[in-house]
Amino acid sequence: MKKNFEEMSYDELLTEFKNIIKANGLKFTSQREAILRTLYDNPQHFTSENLYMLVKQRHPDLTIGIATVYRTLALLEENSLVSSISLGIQGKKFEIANKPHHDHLICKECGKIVEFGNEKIESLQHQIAKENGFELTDHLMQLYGVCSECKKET
Amino acid sequence: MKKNFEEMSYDELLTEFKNIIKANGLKFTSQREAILRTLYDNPQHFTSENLYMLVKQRHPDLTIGIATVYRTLALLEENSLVSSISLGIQGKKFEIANKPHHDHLICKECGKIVEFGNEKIESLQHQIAKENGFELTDHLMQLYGVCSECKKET
DNA sequence: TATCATATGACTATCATTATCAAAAAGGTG
DNA sequence: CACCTTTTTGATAATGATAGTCATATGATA
Ligand SMILES: [Mn+2]
Ligand SMILES: [Mn+2]
Ligand SMILES: [Zn+2]
Ligand SMILES: [Zn+2]
Repeated sequence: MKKNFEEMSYDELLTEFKNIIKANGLKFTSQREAILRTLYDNPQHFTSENLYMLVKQRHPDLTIGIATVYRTLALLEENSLVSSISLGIQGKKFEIANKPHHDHLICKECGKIVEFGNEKIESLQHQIAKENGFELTDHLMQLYGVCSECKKET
Repeated sequence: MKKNFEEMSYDELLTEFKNIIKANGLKFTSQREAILRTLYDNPQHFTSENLYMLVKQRHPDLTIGIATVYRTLALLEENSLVSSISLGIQGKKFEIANKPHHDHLICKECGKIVEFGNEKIESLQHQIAKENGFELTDHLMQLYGVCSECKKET
């Protein structure tokens, strides 16, 4: 059921988004487009607030409220066009989902986020779920540490 | 620096707690003891609120406020006597930390939590961190799926 | 037991996220 | 294009988990 949007261009993603919108009886708006565009052009990890500010900066003529950012991110995530990582109390960060699945290595000092993928771990996770009678749908894996930059400073 | 309290009895944990309290110029109180006791007797995963209710139920003669539960859990966690898992928006769950390190497999339907440990994954995680110049201090791994009970019901 | 620093419970404040709602915009239809 | 209906929007209020405040209570020490 889960769509895969790996390596898609902006136009392809936009078409997908429009299809999703149509399929759900929703409407295509300039706010929704601006959010997708901003995420595409900045393939980083954003809090809702950060993204809100960047969208306004990139689209000065567009009126947009923070509520719309929350709503649109939820819509995009439900349809696998964006993915999110939960950083405990520090909230949630979102990124465009046109890259292969990966997990995150996070520096506790400076917040730097490094992406990595590891097939061995993925397959072990499936095995663990199976052994416990679970059907694995999803997982969350974040490694925390101190990056080389920050190690120097100590 | 991180203490290891695996397999400790309640008395041993209590002694550790008292030492920590003394070392920090704090005071040993009946509320703090009741919280540790309740966590020890119920080695499950509690939200702050759930734990608060259970402590009151188990110690009807003790006056205790939710704020004290938050404060004590923070103190216990800082000193590695309890550990927590962050469940996104659904908040944080705490458990006594006198068991070996493990991660969690969580049913999305009923919330059931299964604990597991996997040395292969742990060592792969260290390898990944090393490859990226990070010093690994910690990690978060949660597998989400549907348990066998819940699969039946569909 | 007297002293005094810390802890407590009730309460308020905070802060991210959601809900509400009247006004605006989308997008069919002819 | 004008009309019509539905969805969307932004401003704002509400929510809910957690943290902070403060006067009083309590623990540790002598
Ligand atoms: Mn990422
Ligand atoms: Mn556990
Ligand atoms: Zn760093
Ligand atoms: Zn289940």
